[in-house]
Amino acid sequence: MSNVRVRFAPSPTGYLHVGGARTALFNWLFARHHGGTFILRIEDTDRTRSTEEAIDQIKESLNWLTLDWDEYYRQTDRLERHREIAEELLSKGAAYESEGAVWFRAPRSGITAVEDLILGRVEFSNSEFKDFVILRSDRTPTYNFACVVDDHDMGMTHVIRGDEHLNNTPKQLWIYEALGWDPPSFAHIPLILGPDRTKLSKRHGAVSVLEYRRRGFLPEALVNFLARLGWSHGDQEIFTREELIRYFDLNGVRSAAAVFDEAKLLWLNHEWLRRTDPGRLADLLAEYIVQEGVATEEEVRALGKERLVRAAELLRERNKTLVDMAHAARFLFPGELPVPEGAEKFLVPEIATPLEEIAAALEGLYEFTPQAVEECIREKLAELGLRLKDVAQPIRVAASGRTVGPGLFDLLTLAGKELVVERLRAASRRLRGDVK
RNA sequence: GUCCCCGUCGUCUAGCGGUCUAGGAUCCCGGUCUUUCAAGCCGGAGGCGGGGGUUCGAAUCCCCCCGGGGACACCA
Repeated sequence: MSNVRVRFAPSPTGYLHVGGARTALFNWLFARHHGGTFILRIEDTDRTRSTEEAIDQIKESLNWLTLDWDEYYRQTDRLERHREIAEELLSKGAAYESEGAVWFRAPRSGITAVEDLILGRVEFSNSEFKDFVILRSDRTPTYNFACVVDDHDMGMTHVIRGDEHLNNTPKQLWIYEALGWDPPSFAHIPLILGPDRTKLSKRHGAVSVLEYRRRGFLPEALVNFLARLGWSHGDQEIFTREELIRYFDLNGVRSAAAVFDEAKLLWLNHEWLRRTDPGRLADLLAEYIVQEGVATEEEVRALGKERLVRAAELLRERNKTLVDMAHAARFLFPGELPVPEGAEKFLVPEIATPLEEIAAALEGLYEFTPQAVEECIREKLAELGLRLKDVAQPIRVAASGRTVGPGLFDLLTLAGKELVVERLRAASRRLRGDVK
């Protein structure tokens, strides 16, 4: 099957949602796996609902997911062709005109069988159907008609689409037959459901692909997750793009609908955050820090790439999204830090002196590395007769504004001597003043 | 309502007549490690929708029921 030609044919009436993205992904993987051609065709024949913004969003979404297309078409560019074929159907008597629209004459009896690659043979009783419009009174083609003409003209070998189109297939098959054309193979993939088990839609919350980007998901995580919704390869859960291309095929696709489980997506995203190249992750982290208003672009730049990379490496261990990482990076930048919920118990008056002493000791350090910082703090603690356990959390809260985070010495090193010393002293001062 | 599709742990899934006292992942709950929290590691809870068949033998095949979903436009 080296001449495989498939397409993703969205209607530009809104953003690309994850269900559509999954259909695009399956088509793309099928094409890439077989060394075929992946086509993006915008089905914009409904002029009242189609928008340019939607087309841009769809392209941007596919680009973000790195689902590149080899050919691109817009259905409305082919109106003349659609009308021409409608005429042909008219002259053949397969269609007729009524009330200004062109109607296709549906068979009144018999059965139509769809040989689906995933579902197997599905039979429909022709009496279930009625004649249907192929050309509206404004001379624009309707879905079932334009779809057939384009799929034929564009040489599609397989039509891989959502389950909701299964009932349309008989109608399309009749049109192929009336025109004397060979239909492509069909593969209807199961729907993606929301937690309530109804077709996933906006009322289920975030469903737009770009929304997942905004929320700090990595495209490889979303792709990996979407691929595993309805498709599997043994027990493997994590797939690189190359593995997906190598293993993907229609025989691994299930026929049952799947629920979109965000908890698992989160887990996968964490896995991918930890597998991603640190340099790239650092750049992404910088973007999200600005996006989330954690720091300004200038402040991020002032931090320098090297520290950003180190921050990304440490922060990705304990955060599941880039957005979470960005917020966890707050302490890298100047400014007052919050006292997190539940941290009051660490900031007790008795700790004021140790904090001050440790700040002074750290200030004298020439080399501010994790090893040096640890040595310095442990030395000071021995001197004070305290254990690390006694001061670790107070220091962490004072220096980072959080009760959880990277290992203490890594955290202090990352924040830098200046900020750490300043914050430990500020905390110490505050504790003395707060003695009440 | 009619037609169509589907039905294994809460969720994603493996299973394609015996190797299943049903495996993995996620989630949840313990334990371990520890300067926090994660991660890691160890352990636990949790499922073949129901009923009939077929067969020496059924999660796997057939039928019925039940349940869920989708489609029924001059939208795609």
